[in-house]
Amino acid sequence: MDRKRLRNTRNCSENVRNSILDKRATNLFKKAEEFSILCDLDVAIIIFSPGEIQPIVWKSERLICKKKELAKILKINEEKEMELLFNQLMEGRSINEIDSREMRGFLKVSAAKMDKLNERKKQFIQQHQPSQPQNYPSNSKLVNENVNPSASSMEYLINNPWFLESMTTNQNDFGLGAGSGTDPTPTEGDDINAKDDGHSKDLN
Amino acid sequence: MDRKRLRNTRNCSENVRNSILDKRATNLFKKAEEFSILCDLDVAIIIFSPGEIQPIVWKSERLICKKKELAKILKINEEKEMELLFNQLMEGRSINEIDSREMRGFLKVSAAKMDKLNERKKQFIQQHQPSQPQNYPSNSKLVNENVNPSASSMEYLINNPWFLESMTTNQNDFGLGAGSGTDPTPTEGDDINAKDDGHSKDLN
DNA sequence: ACCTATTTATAATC
DNA sequence: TGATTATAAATAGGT
Repeated sequence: MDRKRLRNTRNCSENVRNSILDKRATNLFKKAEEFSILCDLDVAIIIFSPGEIQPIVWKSERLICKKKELAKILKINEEKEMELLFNQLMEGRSINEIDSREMRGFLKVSAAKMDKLNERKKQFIQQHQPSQPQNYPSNSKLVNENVNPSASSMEYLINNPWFLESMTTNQNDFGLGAGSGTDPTPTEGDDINAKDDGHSKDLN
Repeated sequence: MDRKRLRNTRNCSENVRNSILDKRATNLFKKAEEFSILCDLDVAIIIFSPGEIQPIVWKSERLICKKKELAKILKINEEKEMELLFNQLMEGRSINEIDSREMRGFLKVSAAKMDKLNERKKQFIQQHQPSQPQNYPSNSKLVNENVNPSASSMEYLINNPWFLESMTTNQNDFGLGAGSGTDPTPTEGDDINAKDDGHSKDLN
Protein backbone atom coordinates (compact mmCIF):
# COMPACT_ATOMS: atom_id res chain seq x y z
CA MET A 1 0.00 0.00 0.00
CA ASP A 2 0.80 3.58 0.28
CA ARG A 3 2.09 5.06 -2.87
CA LYS A 4 -0.06 7.80 -1.46
CA ARG A 5 -1.39 7.55 2.03
CA LEU A 6 -5.19 7.58 2.24
CA ARG A 7 -6.16 5.39 5.15
CA ASN A 8 -8.78 7.07 7.36
CA THR A 9 -9.61 9.52 4.62
CA ARG A 10 -13.30 8.73 4.67
CA ASN A 11 -14.58 7.97 1.20
CA CYS A 12 -12.74 7.91 -2.05
CA SER A 13 -14.69 7.34 -5.22
CA GLU A 14 -17.69 5.03 -5.30
CA ASN A 15 -15.74 2.42 -7.27
CA VAL A 16 -12.77 2.24 -4.96
CA ARG A 17 -15.08 2.01 -1.97
CA ASN A 18 -16.86 -1.01 -3.36
CA SER A 19 -13.65 -2.83 -4.23
CA ILE A 20 -12.25 -2.09 -0.81
CA LEU A 21 -15.43 -3.09 0.97
CA ASP A 22 -15.29 -6.71 -0.03
CA LYS A 23 -11.67 -7.26 0.93
CA ARG A 24 -12.05 -5.42 4.20
CA ALA A 25 -15.22 -7.23 5.18
CA THR A 26 -13.71 -10.59 4.35
CA ASN A 27 -10.65 -9.87 6.43
CA LEU A 28 -12.68 -8.50 9.30
CA PHE A 29 -14.74 -11.68 9.40
CA LYS A 30 -11.61 -13.76 9.13
CA LYS A 31 -10.06 -11.95 12.07
CA ALA A 32 -13.24 -12.33 14.05
CA GLU A 33 -13.40 -16.05 13.35
CA GLU A 34 -9.77 -16.47 14.36
CA PHE A 35 -10.49 -14.50 17.50
CA SER A 36 -13.56 -16.57 18.25
CA ILE A 37 -11.67 -19.85 17.95
CA LEU A 38 -8.58 -18.70 19.76
CA CYS A 39 -10.38 -17.23 22.76
CA ASP A 40 -13.36 -19.56 22.81
CA LEU A 41 -15.90 -16.83 22.20
CA ASP A 42 -18.97 -16.18 20.14
CA VAL A 43 -18.65 -13.19 17.88
CA ALA A 44 -21.21 -11.45 15.74
CA ILE A 45 -20.65 -8.53 13.36
CA ILE A 46 -23.38 -6.39 11.95
CA ILE A 47 -22.73 -3.99 9.10
CA PHE A 48 -25.30 -1.35 8.30
CA SER A 49 -24.92 -0.16 4.75
CA PRO A 50 -26.58 3.19 4.20
CA GLY A 51 -29.46 2.74 1.80
CA GLU A 52 -29.68 -0.98 2.44
CA ILE A 53 -32.55 -1.93 4.67
CA GLN A 54 -31.18 -5.24 5.88
CA PRO A 55 -27.77 -5.20 7.48
CA ILE A 56 -25.03 -7.68 6.67
CA VAL A 57 -24.89 -10.07 9.60
CA TRP A 58 -21.92 -12.31 10.18
CA LYS A 59 -21.48 -14.70 13.04
CA SER A 60 -18.73 -17.02 14.11
CA GLU A 61 -19.08 -20.76 13.51
CA ARG A 62 -19.65 -21.31 17.19
CA LEU A 63 -22.70 -19.09 17.13
CA ILE A 64 -24.12 -20.87 14.12
CA CYS A 65 -23.82 -24.19 15.96
CA LYS A 66 -25.47 -22.70 19.00
CA LYS A 67 -28.32 -21.51 16.83
CA LYS A 68 -28.81 -24.99 15.44
CA GLU A 69 -28.93 -26.41 18.94
CA LEU A 70 -31.51 -23.84 19.85
CA ALA A 71 -33.58 -24.71 16.79
CA LYS A 72 -33.46 -28.36 17.80
CA ILE A 73 -34.62 -27.55 21.31
CA LEU A 74 -37.40 -25.36 19.98
CA LYS A 75 -38.55 -28.20 17.76
CA ILE A 76 -38.69 -30.65 20.63
CA ASN A 77 -40.52 -28.01 22.62
CA GLU A 78 -43.13 -27.61 19.93
CA GLU A 79 -43.67 -31.33 19.80
CA LYS A 80 -44.15 -31.54 23.55
CA GLU A 81 -46.60 -28.68 23.35
CA MET A 82 -48.53 -30.42 20.62
CA GLU A 83 -48.70 -33.60 22.63
CA LEU A 84 -50.12 -31.56 25.49
CA LEU A 85 -52.59 -29.98 23.12
CA PHE A 86 -53.61 -33.40 21.94
CA ASN A 87 -54.20 -34.57 25.46
CA GLN A 88 -56.34 -31.52 26.10
CA LEU A 89 -58.26 -32.36 22.97
CA MET A 90 -58.92 -35.80 24.40
CA GLU A 91 -60.19 -34.27 27.60
CA GLY A 92 -62.88 -32.15 26.04
CA ARG A 93 -61.21 -29.04 24.69
CA SER A 94 -63.11 -28.22 21.54
CA ILE A 95 -61.27 -28.27 18.26
CA ASN A 96 -62.70 -24.83 17.62
CA GLU A 97 -60.62 -23.45 20.48
CA ILE A 98 -57.37 -24.27 18.72
CA ASP A 99 -55.69 -21.35 17.00
CA SER A 100 -53.91 -21.53 13.67
CA ARG A 101 -50.41 -21.82 15.12
CA GLU A 102 -51.41 -24.74 17.29
CA MET A 103 -53.21 -26.31 14.38
CA ARG A 104 -50.21 -26.05 12.10
CA GLY A 105 -47.91 -27.52 14.67
CA PHE A 106 -50.36 -30.23 15.47
CA LEU A 107 -50.70 -31.27 11.86
CA LYS A 108 -46.94 -31.36 11.54
CA VAL A 109 -46.58 -33.64 14.51
CA SER A 110 -49.48 -35.73 13.32
CA ALA A 111 -47.86 -36.25 9.96
CA ALA A 112 -44.59 -37.29 11.58
CA LYS A 113 -46.47 -39.70 13.80
CA MET A 114 -48.25 -41.15 10.79
CA ASP A 115 -44.98 -41.75 9.01
CA LYS A 116 -43.65 -43.61 12.00
CA LEU A 117 -46.79 -45.64 12.27
CA ASN A 118 -46.79 -46.53 8.60
CA GLU A 119 -43.22 -47.72 8.84
CA ARG A 120 -44.07 -49.84 11.82
CA LYS A 121 -47.05 -51.22 10.03
CA LYS A 122 -44.95 -52.29 7.07
CA GLN A 123 -42.44 -53.93 9.35
CA PHE A 124 -45.21 -55.66 11.18
CA ILE A 125 -46.73 -57.03 7.97
CA GLN A 126 -43.39 -58.25 6.67
CA GLN A 127 -42.58 -59.97 9.95
CA HIS A 128 -45.96 -61.67 10.41
CA GLN A 129 -46.72 -62.82 6.84
CA PRO A 130 -49.31 -61.20 4.57
CA SER A 131 -51.92 -63.76 5.70
CA GLN A 132 -51.94 -62.37 9.23
CA PRO A 133 -55.29 -60.68 10.06
CA GLN A 134 -55.33 -56.98 10.93
CA ASN A 135 -56.83 -55.80 14.22
CA TYR A 136 -58.22 -52.53 12.93
CA PRO A 137 -60.00 -52.10 9.61
CA SER A 138 -58.75 -48.50 9.36
CA ASN A 139 -55.23 -49.81 9.38
CA SER A 140 -55.00 -50.75 5.73
CA LYS A 141 -56.39 -47.42 4.72
CA LEU A 142 -53.75 -45.63 6.72
CA VAL A 143 -50.98 -47.60 5.10
CA ASN A 144 -52.15 -47.03 1.55
CA GLU A 145 -53.01 -43.38 2.03
CA ASN A 146 -50.41 -40.71 1.60
CA VAL A 147 -50.27 -38.70 4.78
CA ASN A 148 -51.33 -35.23 3.75
CA PRO A 149 -52.23 -32.94 6.62
CA SER A 150 -55.50 -31.16 5.86
CA ALA A 151 -58.63 -30.36 7.80
CA SER A 152 -60.46 -33.47 6.58
CA SER A 153 -57.60 -35.91 7.15
CA MET A 154 -57.17 -34.30 10.50
CA GLU A 155 -60.75 -35.01 11.47
CA TYR A 156 -60.31 -38.51 10.19
CA LEU A 157 -57.29 -39.01 12.37
CA ILE A 158 -58.99 -37.65 15.43
CA ASN A 159 -61.93 -39.98 14.96
CA ASN A 160 -59.62 -42.96 14.60
CA PRO A 161 -59.28 -44.67 18.01
CA TRP A 162 -56.13 -46.56 17.00
CA PHE A 163 -54.37 -43.39 15.98
CA LEU A 164 -55.53 -41.59 19.08
CA GLU A 165 -54.19 -44.31 21.30
CA SER A 166 -50.78 -44.28 19.68
CA MET A 167 -50.64 -40.51 19.81
CA THR A 168 -51.33 -40.33 23.50
CA THR A 169 -49.10 -43.25 24.40
CA ASN A 170 -45.45 -42.51 25.13
CA GLN A 171 -43.59 -45.29 23.44
CA ASN A 172 -39.83 -44.92 23.03
CA ASP A 173 -39.72 -46.39 19.55
CA PHE A 174 -42.11 -43.68 18.48
CA GLY A 175 -39.71 -40.92 19.46
CA LEU A 176 -40.70 -37.68 17.83
CA GLY A 177 -37.19 -36.34 17.56
CA ALA A 178 -35.85 -38.20 14.54
CA GLY A 179 -38.39 -36.98 12.01
CA SER A 180 -38.37 -39.03 8.82
CA GLY A 181 -38.57 -36.27 6.29
CA THR A 182 -42.15 -35.10 6.51
CA ASP A 183 -41.20 -32.00 8.43
CA PRO A 184 -41.66 -29.06 6.09
CA THR A 185 -39.55 -26.55 8.02
CA PRO A 186 -35.80 -26.64 7.39
CA THR A 187 -33.84 -27.15 10.57
CA GLU A 188 -30.41 -26.72 9.02
CA GLY A 189 -30.97 -23.28 7.53
CA ASP A 190 -28.99 -20.33 8.88
CA ASP A 191 -29.39 -16.63 8.35
CA ILE A 192 -33.01 -16.51 9.26
CA ASN A 193 -33.13 -12.77 9.64
CA ALA A 194 -30.23 -11.66 7.53
CA LYS A 195 -29.41 -11.82 3.88
CA ASP A 196 -26.35 -13.84 3.00
CA ASP A 197 -24.69 -11.67 0.46
CA GLY A 198 -21.63 -13.75 -0.16
CA HIS A 199 -19.53 -12.20 2.55
CA SER A 200 -19.64 -15.34 4.65
CA LYS A 201 -16.58 -16.79 3.02
CA ASP A 202 -14.94 -19.95 4.18
CA LEU A 203 -11.70 -19.69 6.02
CA ASN A 204 -9.03 -22.16 5.00
CA MET B 1 4.90 -14.00 16.14
CA ASP B 2 5.65 -17.47 15.19
CA ARG B 3 8.66 -18.87 16.92
CA LYS B 4 6.16 -21.69 16.94
CA ARG B 5 3.01 -21.48 14.95
CA LEU B 6 -0.21 -21.75 16.94
CA ARG B 7 -2.80 -19.69 15.17
CA ASN B 8 -6.13 -21.49 14.91
CA THR B 9 -5.16 -23.96 17.62
CA ARG B 10 -8.25 -23.35 19.71
CA ASN B 11 -7.42 -22.58 23.30
CA CYS B 12 -4.08 -22.55 24.98
CA SER B 13 -3.91 -22.01 28.71
CA GLU B 14 -6.33 -19.75 30.51
CA ASN B 15 -3.66 -17.11 31.05
CA VAL B 16 -2.55 -16.90 27.47
CA ARG B 17 -6.14 -16.68 26.33
CA ASN B 18 -6.84 -13.69 28.52
CA SER B 19 -3.75 -11.83 27.44
CA ILE B 20 -4.52 -12.53 23.83
CA LEU B 21 -8.16 -11.58 24.18
CA ASP B 22 -7.52 -7.95 24.93
CA LYS B 23 -5.10 -7.35 22.09
CA ARG B 24 -7.24 -9.21 19.62
CA ALA B 25 -10.41 -7.44 20.61
CA THR B 26 -8.71 -4.05 20.42
CA ASN B 27 -7.36 -4.76 16.98
CA LEU B 28 -10.66 -6.15 15.78
CA PHE B 29 -12.42 -2.97 16.87
CA LYS B 30 -9.70 -0.88 15.30
CA LYS B 31 -10.11 -2.68 11.99
CA ALA B 32 -13.86 -2.33 12.20
CA GLU B 33 -13.62 1.39 12.87
CA GLU B 34 -11.22 1.82 9.96
CA PHE B 35 -13.59 -0.16 7.79
CA SER B 36 -16.55 1.86 8.93
CA ILE B 37 -14.87 5.15 8.09
CA LEU B 38 -13.34 4.02 4.84
CA CYS B 39 -16.52 2.50 3.41
CA ASP B 40 -19.00 4.83 5.08
CA LEU B 41 -20.74 2.08 7.02
CA ASP B 42 -22.08 1.44 10.47
CA VAL B 43 -20.50 -1.53 12.14
CA ALA B 44 -21.36 -3.29 15.38
CA ILE B 45 -19.50 -6.17 16.99
CA ILE B 46 -20.92 -8.35 19.71
CA ILE B 47 -18.74 -10.73 21.67
CA PHE B 48 -20.38 -13.41 23.77
CA SER B 49 -18.03 -14.60 26.46
CA PRO B 50 -19.08 -17.98 27.84
CA GLY B 51 -20.06 -17.54 31.47
CA GLU B 52 -20.61 -13.82 31.09
CA ILE B 53 -24.24 -12.86 30.92
CA GLN B 54 -23.82 -9.54 29.16
CA PRO B 55 -21.95 -9.57 25.88
CA ILE B 56 -19.28 -7.05 24.99
CA VAL B 57 -20.85 -4.68 22.51
CA TRP B 58 -18.78 -2.41 20.34
CA LYS B 59 -20.06 -0.03 17.75
CA SER B 60 -18.43 2.30 15.29
CA GLU B 61 -18.41 6.02 15.95
CA ARG B 62 -21.02 6.54 13.24
CA LEU B 63 -23.44 4.30 15.07
CA ILE B 64 -22.88 6.13 18.33
CA CYS B 65 -23.73 9.39 16.60
CA LYS B 66 -26.86 7.84 15.15
CA LYS B 67 -27.86 6.71 18.61
CA LYS B 68 -27.46 10.23 19.92
CA GLU B 69 -29.65 11.53 17.14
CA LEU B 70 -32.26 8.96 18.07
CA ALA B 71 -32.07 9.99 21.72
CA LYS B 72 -32.62 13.59 20.66
CA ILE B 73 -35.68 12.66 18.64
CA LEU B 74 -37.04 10.58 21.50
CA LYS B 75 -36.62 13.53 23.83
CA ILE B 76 -38.51 15.84 21.51
CA ASN B 77 -41.16 13.17 21.23
CA GLU B 78 -41.54 12.99 24.97
CA GLU B 79 -41.93 16.72 25.19
CA LYS B 80 -44.62 16.72 22.54
CA GLU B 81 -46.39 13.95 24.38
CA MET B 82 -46.26 15.91 27.60
CA GLU B 83 -47.68 18.97 25.92
CA LEU B 84 -50.53 16.84 24.65
CA LEU B 85 -51.02 15.44 28.13
CA PHE B 86 -51.13 18.93 29.51
CA ASN B 87 -53.76 19.93 27.02
CA GLN B 88 -55.82 16.90 28.01
CA LEU B 89 -55.44 18.00 31.62
CA MET B 90 -56.84 21.39 30.70
CA GLU B 91 -59.79 19.77 29.00
CA GLY B 92 -60.98 17.80 31.99
CA ARG B 93 -58.72 14.78 32.32
CA SER B 94 -58.21 14.27 36.04
CA ILE B 95 -54.71 14.50 37.46
CA ASN B 96 -55.37 11.18 39.16
CA GLU B 97 -55.52 9.48 35.78
CA ILE B 98 -51.89 10.30 35.03
CA ASP B 99 -49.49 7.41 35.58
CA SER B 100 -46.01 7.77 37.07
CA ARG B 101 -44.18 7.77 33.75
CA GLU B 102 -46.33 10.57 32.41
CA MET B 103 -45.95 12.43 35.69
CA ARG B 104 -42.19 12.19 35.62
CA GLY B 105 -41.98 13.35 32.04
CA PHE B 106 -44.38 16.15 32.72
CA LEU B 107 -42.42 17.42 35.67
CA LYS B 108 -39.27 17.35 33.58
CA VAL B 109 -40.86 19.42 30.85
CA SER B 110 -42.42 21.70 33.45
CA ALA B 111 -39.04 22.39 35.01
CA ALA B 112 -37.54 23.20 31.61
CA LYS B 113 -40.43 25.51 30.90
CA MET B 114 -39.95 27.20 34.26
CA ASP B 115 -36.29 27.84 33.54
CA LYS B 116 -37.15 29.41 30.24
CA LEU B 117 -39.80 31.53 31.84
CA ASN B 118 -37.52 32.68 34.64
CA GLU B 119 -34.90 33.71 32.14
CA ARG B 120 -37.42 35.65 30.16
CA LYS B 121 -38.65 37.28 33.33
CA LYS B 122 -35.15 38.45 34.26
CA GLN B 123 -34.60 39.82 30.78
CA PHE B 124 -37.93 41.57 30.94
CA ILE B 125 -37.14 43.20 34.29
CA GLN B 126 -33.72 44.32 33.15
CA GLN B 127 -35.10 45.79 29.95
CA HIS B 128 -38.03 47.60 31.58
CA GLN B 129 -36.38 49.08 34.73
CA PRO B 130 -36.90 47.74 38.25
CA SER B 131 -39.60 50.40 38.86
CA GLN B 132 -41.86 48.78 36.26
CA PRO B 133 -44.91 47.16 37.93
CA GLN B 134 -45.46 43.41 37.57
CA ASN B 135 -48.65 42.11 36.02
CA TYR B 136 -48.96 38.96 38.09
CA PRO B 137 -48.31 38.74 41.82
CA SER B 138 -47.24 35.11 41.48
CA ASN B 139 -44.49 36.25 39.19
CA SER B 140 -42.02 37.39 41.82
CA LYS B 141 -42.49 34.19 43.74
CA LEU B 142 -41.68 32.16 40.64
CA VAL B 143 -38.49 34.11 40.03
CA ASN B 144 -37.17 33.78 43.56
CA GLU B 145 -38.14 30.18 43.96
CA ASN B 146 -35.81 27.42 42.88
CA VAL B 147 -37.65 25.19 40.45
CA ASN B 148 -37.81 21.84 42.14
CA PRO B 149 -40.34 19.41 40.66
CA SER B 150 -42.38 17.78 43.41
CA ALA B 151 -46.03 16.95 43.92
CA SER B 152 -46.75 20.16 45.77
CA SER B 153 -44.92 22.48 43.39
CA MET B 154 -46.66 20.65 40.61
CA GLU B 155 -50.05 21.46 42.09
CA TYR B 156 -48.93 25.01 42.55
CA LEU B 157 -47.97 25.21 38.90
CA ILE B 158 -51.22 23.76 37.72
CA ASN B 159 -53.21 26.23 39.79
CA ASN B 160 -51.22 29.14 38.41
CA PRO B 161 -53.14 30.59 35.45
CA TRP B 162 -50.11 32.45 34.11
CA PHE B 163 -48.05 29.29 34.00
CA LEU B 164 -50.89 27.34 32.45
CA GLU B 165 -51.28 29.87 29.73
CA SER B 166 -47.61 29.86 28.84
CA MET B 167 -47.52 26.05 28.88
CA THR B 168 -50.38 25.67 26.47
CA THR B 169 -49.23 28.47 24.19
CA ASN B 170 -46.81 27.56 21.38
CA GLN B 171 -44.35 30.38 21.31
CA ASN B 172 -41.15 29.91 19.32
CA ASP B 173 -38.91 31.63 21.82
CA PHE B 174 -40.04 29.09 24.38
CA GLY B 175 -38.70 26.16 22.39
CA LEU B 176 -38.39 23.10 24.57
CA GLY B 177 -35.47 21.60 22.67
CA ALA B 178 -32.57 23.60 24.11
CA GLY B 179 -33.03 22.65 27.74
CA SER B 180 -30.88 24.78 30.04
CA GLY B 181 -29.50 22.13 32.35
CA THR B 182 -32.42 21.22 34.55
CA ASP B 183 -32.94 17.90 32.74
CA PRO B 184 -31.92 15.13 35.15
CA THR B 185 -31.45 12.36 32.56
CA PRO B 186 -28.13 12.28 30.69
CA THR B 187 -28.62 12.56 26.97
CA GLU B 188 -24.98 12.07 26.07
CA GLY B 189 -24.54 8.64 27.64
CA ASP B 190 -23.87 5.65 25.42
CA ASP B 191 -23.85 1.94 26.13
CA ILE B 192 -27.32 1.78 27.54
CA ASN B 193 -27.64 -1.97 27.28
CA ALA B 194 -24.05 -3.10 27.26
CA LYS B 195 -21.30 -2.97 29.78
CA ASP B 196 -18.32 -0.93 28.76
CA ASP B 197 -15.47 -3.05 29.96
CA GLY B 198 -12.65 -0.95 28.65
CA HIS B 199 -12.53 -2.53 25.27
CA SER B 200 -13.91 0.57 23.60
CA LYS B 201 -10.50 2.09 23.24
CA ASP B 202 -9.90 5.28 21.38
CA LEU B 203 -8.29 5.00 18.02
CA ASN B 204 -5.59 7.57 17.25
C1' DA C 1 -8.35 -10.93 -10.48
C1' DC C 2 -3.11 -11.06 -9.36
C1' DC C 3 1.30 -8.77 -7.63
C1' DT C 4 4.10 -6.26 -4.49
C1' DA C 5 6.03 -2.76 -1.58
C1' DT C 6 4.72 -1.36 2.60
C1' DT C 7 2.21 -1.15 6.91
C1' DT C 8 -0.11 -3.76 10.66
C1' DA C 9 -0.88 -7.36 13.67
C1' DT C 10 0.79 -10.72 16.54
C1' DA C 11 3.14 -14.37 19.68
C1' DA C 12 7.01 -14.87 22.01
C1' DT C 13 10.50 -13.12 24.71
C1' DC C 14 12.52 -9.87 27.73
C1' DT D 1 2.46 -5.69 33.87
C1' DG D 2 4.39 -3.55 29.74
C1' DA D 3 7.96 -2.91 25.87
C1' DT D 4 10.50 -5.14 22.08
C1' DT D 5 11.01 -7.89 18.09
C1' DA D 6 10.94 -11.11 14.39
C1' DT D 7 7.78 -12.61 11.32
C1' DA D 8 3.06 -13.40 9.22
C1' DA D 9 -0.91 -11.08 7.43
C1' DA D 10 -3.32 -7.21 5.42
C1' DT D 11 -3.58 -3.75 2.24
C1' DA D 12 -3.55 0.08 -1.69
C1' DG D 13 -2.24 0.77 -5.86
C1' DG D 14 -0.64 -0.79 -10.19
C1' DT D 15 -0.95 -4.36 -13.87
